[in-house]
Amino acid sequence: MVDSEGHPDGDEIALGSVLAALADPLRRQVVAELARAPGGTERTCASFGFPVSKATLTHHFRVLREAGLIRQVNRGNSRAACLRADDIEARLPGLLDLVAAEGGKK
Amino acid sequence: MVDSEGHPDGDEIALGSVLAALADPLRRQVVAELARAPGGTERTCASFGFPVSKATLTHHFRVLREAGLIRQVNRGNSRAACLRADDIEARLPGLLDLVAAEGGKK
DNA sequence: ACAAAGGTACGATGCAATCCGTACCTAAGG
DNA sequence: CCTTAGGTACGGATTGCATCGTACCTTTGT
Repeated sequence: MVDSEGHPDGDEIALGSVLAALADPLRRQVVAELARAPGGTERTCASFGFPVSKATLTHHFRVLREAGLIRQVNRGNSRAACLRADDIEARLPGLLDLVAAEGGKK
Repeated sequence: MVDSEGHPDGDEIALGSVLAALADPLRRQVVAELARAPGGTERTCASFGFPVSKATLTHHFRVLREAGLIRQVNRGNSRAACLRADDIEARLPGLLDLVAAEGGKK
């Protein structure tokens, strides 16, 4: 079941949808940055500074939301995205670490 | 670097390619069955019994091979595929467990 | 009231992935 | 030698995905 805003339940997060969502480099970077940030960090779509149009951004964040990777909540003016770290870790343990590690060798 | 048969080195296995390869349900099932089998198990392409043509099978196994997930060796008459479990586990620890667990609740 | 910022919805486009049929190759076995 | 089994290579059809422009909505701030 999904709520009215398109978020699947934690126990409905499907491996196939998650892998498909993470196959795109832009979406993977969103998850990677959120995973490396302190827990519960909220980011606005535009704050990532990707060189794509607003319409494309909406599309990518929808895919991430419907896969269960992020949660989007209304914050008045804009819409904040935060990683569903607990849900993902409970269902696909270790996956976030792999994504967070990529490109994070500073 | 890849060898003459299209196998990437263990340290060149890219997360993006692996996730893209595993995004397809058929390819994910190949990896899942190999991961659940005893270590070093060799399977022929046709032995999986997928309802697709031979040409399509070749395509999917090529994607898996070029992503570094399987190794294909000539076994005289046919061609055996085996999981590169050690290489994958070294580079993407935990990933194989996630794939193996899916659909494997017996 | 108005404008600006952040997102969404819709339709269109271009490219990549999937899938197939066919032809071909190689090795094993009669 | 001939047949069969397992794969590959090539070309084509179809579908899906990423991307965009445009129009529109809502909230904040002036």
